[in-house]
Amino acid sequence: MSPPGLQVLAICGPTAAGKTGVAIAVGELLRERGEDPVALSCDALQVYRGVEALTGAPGESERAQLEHRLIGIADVDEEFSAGMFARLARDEIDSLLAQGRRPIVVGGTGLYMRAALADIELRPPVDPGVRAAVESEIERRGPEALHRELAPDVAADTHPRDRKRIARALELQRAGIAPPPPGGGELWTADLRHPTTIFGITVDRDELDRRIGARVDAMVADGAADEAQRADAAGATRTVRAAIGFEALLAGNIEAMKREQRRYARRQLTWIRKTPDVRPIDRTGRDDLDVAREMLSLL
RNA sequence: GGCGAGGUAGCUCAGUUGGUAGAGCACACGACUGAAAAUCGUGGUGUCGCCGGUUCGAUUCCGGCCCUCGCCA
Repeated sequence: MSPPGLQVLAICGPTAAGKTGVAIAVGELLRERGEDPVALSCDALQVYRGVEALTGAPGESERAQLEHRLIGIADVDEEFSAGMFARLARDEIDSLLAQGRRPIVVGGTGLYMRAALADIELRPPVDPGVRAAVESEIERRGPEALHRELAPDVAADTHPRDRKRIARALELQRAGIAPPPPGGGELWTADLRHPTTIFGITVDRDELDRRIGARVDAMVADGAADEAQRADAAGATRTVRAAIGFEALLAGNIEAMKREQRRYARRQLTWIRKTPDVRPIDRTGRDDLDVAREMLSLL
């Protein structure tokens, strides 16, 4: 049976904050209420099969406690993107709600979560040949030179040394596709596709850093380095190679991986602070169930 | 113990012909529209080893001391 006004529940937070554990506990409590929740992961790297340890994806026992979707849906030799994710995630959310099932949207990739929750209209991909040409030109002539070829209003919104954004803006321009709206307004809209409560898990800085260290050690113990080597041999795309720890583990540098995870967590926190209508939950020194209870009391 | 080199930011170092100092990394903060665990921006956080001397002024020159490294004993 479908409770009237069933809302989307979203859980964001920096890496190693324990999002998966909290989501499982929330799922447990919701089932006690007679609901039928499903977790939808918003994670740009956990979408890949074969790098579960490296990306800290929920394992078998965790997925047995709460159904997780949008994990392990691409091979490492494929490119994946926010646009592809947006379509899949929105379809999942819509169909779950239609079935009266509660979507628990949980993950650390800010853009992916926004794309799942809000109607940001991401521009379409362009012909791979156009992209390749733009990239090789940037490589050859430097980003500033290509930045000068952008339309003035687009150039004003793009930093002259931001290779990725210059490449994207220029390929859209050459493909005759209108640029995204200026100012990034839609990205931060409070007007979501469905009524949604967004929780942002925070942890005291020192505890977070300890959690990150322990989590990386666990990843390594679970065979993250072997996964990186196998993915490397299997022709991992640059999307996969960008996974924190991919290159570091190929080089055997676990400390570098920890440091990068810490920096990533800081960037995630910046994103979460800016997200409208986030309800912060400090989980310092608290277990998953305790945090889950607080979340449900706030729904 | 003798000789040599060196003590400057959290780390590795540059520099100041005397006017209290700056790079990379780390760190902090921010941006973010089909690569986002990506990419990019802003910020120097400091008893210039310690104590004296010379000087208007010393991190810089002089003396002493402490510490580190190397070579010789």
